Amino acid sequence: MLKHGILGLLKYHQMTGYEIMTAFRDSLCFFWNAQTSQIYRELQVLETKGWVEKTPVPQQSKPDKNIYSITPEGRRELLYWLSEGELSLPSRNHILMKVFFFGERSREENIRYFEGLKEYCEIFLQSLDAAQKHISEYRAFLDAPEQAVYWEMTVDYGRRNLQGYIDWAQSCIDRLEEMK
Amino acid sequence: MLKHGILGLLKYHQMTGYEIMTAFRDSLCFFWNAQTSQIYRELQVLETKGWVEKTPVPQQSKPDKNIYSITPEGRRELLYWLSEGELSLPSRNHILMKVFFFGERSREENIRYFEGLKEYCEIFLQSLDAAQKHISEYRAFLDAPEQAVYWEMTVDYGRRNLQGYIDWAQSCIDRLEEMK
DNA sequence: TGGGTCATGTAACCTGTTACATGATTAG
DNA sequence: CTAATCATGTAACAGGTTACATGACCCA
Repeated sequence: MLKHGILGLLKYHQMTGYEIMTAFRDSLCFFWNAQTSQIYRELQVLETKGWVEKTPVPQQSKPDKNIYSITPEGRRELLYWLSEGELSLPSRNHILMKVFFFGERSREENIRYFEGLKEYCEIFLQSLDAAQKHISEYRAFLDAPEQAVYWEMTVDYGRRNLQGYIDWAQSCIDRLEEMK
Repeated sequence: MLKHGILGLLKYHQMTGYEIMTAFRDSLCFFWNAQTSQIYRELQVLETKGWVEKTPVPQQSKPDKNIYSITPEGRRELLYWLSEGELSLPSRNHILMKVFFFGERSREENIRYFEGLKEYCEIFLQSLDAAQKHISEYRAFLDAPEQAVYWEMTVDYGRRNLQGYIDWAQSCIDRLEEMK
């Protein structure tokens, strides 16, 4: 999956591993986050598969760069991945796992947990504005700027999802308050 | 994480690995799914940590069972896990990863994708009724039946989340239709 | 007689996380 | 002077997936 994310980014533009990491951190972080350690490992795999090509670029007074670009086989693979495959919703939710077993604790503790969750989501919501901003900036570099609608759709989902958590947490609090 | 899910289930009642699997499949599947292969592996780990105990039960005309029950240390660990730790929202969404790169494809293909997503979520929503039913059945076996509110909260989140996907997918379709 | 359920697991693999390691430049 | 940024990675581990393997019972 990360493999295809990297291919997708390289389709826009050739990049170093570091630049790929910053793209994830700045624009994709709310639905995927990737450490450099994993990115460099995947780049090696992608290279052996022939989906990307590495060009070493010596720099004066800085460590050398390796610039990666997508190959025709990589483009084919990207399109294949986009059209293929099962729909799969995220199926591992740590928060729900805890809440499922909240019967072990006091109502008060659980209410505090939901309050904390609301705050956390509200802060996260604000950080989405930053992702939105990055996306608007990158838009200018696209050949076909209408492509950016899809980026905006992902941010829109992020917002709805966070608002969904906030509303749900509030409804849980209300329910627990009523039980008192 | 799965470790603590298993501990939580064993806190309700002693079980075999197989029964743990069925509990995940029937009641927790919408936010966590676990294969038997992983469950048996984790049970071994939990045993070496002293959090669960295995009691072999010979059966006539059937393979033997191993019934697992939670130890006092396991209970302590369960409570620790419930109170400790960071909030972490699921941060890996395969659907958004694809949508982010939908600029590579035609609007028509993408509209079809979102239509498929809506259908998929609608079917999934119905399957949540089954989870709800299982929860209602299990409720009777609880010492403290009010614990089941927390189970219901997770199902409630599941429903809201799926409805969120449906609404979002529809809004994406609308946006793409407008662009024509 | 064939498929589903109960019941147990192993092995290989893939993916992601954490910690570590290096080293230069640049901005405050 | 110090922290951040650019730039590269390795190693060990943790967690999850897929495939395989066995075997009896029960229902249609």
